[in-house]
Amino acid sequence: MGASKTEIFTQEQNKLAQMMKALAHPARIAIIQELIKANACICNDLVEELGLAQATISQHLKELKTAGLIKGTVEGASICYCIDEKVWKEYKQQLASFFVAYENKNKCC
Amino acid sequence: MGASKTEIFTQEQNKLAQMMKALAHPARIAIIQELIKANACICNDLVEELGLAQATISQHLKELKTAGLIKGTVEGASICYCIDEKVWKEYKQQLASFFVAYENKNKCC
DNA sequence: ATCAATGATCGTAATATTACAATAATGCAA
DNA sequence: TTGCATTATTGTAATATTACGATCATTGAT
Repeated sequence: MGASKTEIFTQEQNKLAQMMKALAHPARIAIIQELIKANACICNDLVEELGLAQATISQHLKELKTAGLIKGTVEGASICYCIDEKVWKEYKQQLASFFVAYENKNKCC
Repeated sequence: MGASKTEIFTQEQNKLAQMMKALAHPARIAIIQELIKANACICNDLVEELGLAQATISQHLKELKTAGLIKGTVEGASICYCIDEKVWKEYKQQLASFFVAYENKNKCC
């Protein structure tokens, strides 16, 4: 199929999965890390930093934007991307609490 | 294409992406949550809990096993799955430190 | 207005993922 | 052994993802 049966899962499960998916590609990880490193927002520099075609970078940026993780503002002829602090914190918190759920459990296997 | 150009990314980036990928599906999130909830390991109960075919669950379990997140031990005729505590903690720590990287940054957009 | 630069979008090919039926493999019980 | 329950595997169809060339839209500069 290729299409997940989202109907049978809770909203929380679907959301968590989608958050993970947004970051489930090395290029998107690299973009985020680059945005963090440069602090100042980058745009086409990403195309040069990572070794991917402009169209490909643009596609990944779109996914990150859709996920809400980054936002872009027009800066002259180019576009300045940066991390959306609010959403970032949400992600951070949600994932942390997902991982915390298995704290201090008795093992069985 | 459909294939990521892993060669051009760092090991860390590829690893992080793969970790995310392992959890980038609601069924796998649901399985993990079920394993946590039941504490005692589950096996075919997952097929009944989630509304997916046995083959599909088995496939997802395999991916989680490949990711190292869970392990299964034979328990009579059935198989008992549970979270691998060590790997779980690794995941937790790695993701936490990824998200911490953007702490206290000046915003620019 | 023309041009160059930047970035988005479209179209498309290659590959991956998801889901399931069918079938095989394994272990237990009668 | 035969039969049943459980799980893995195989095969396959539908869909998604990744990557890129080509093209369009926008902006700034000349």
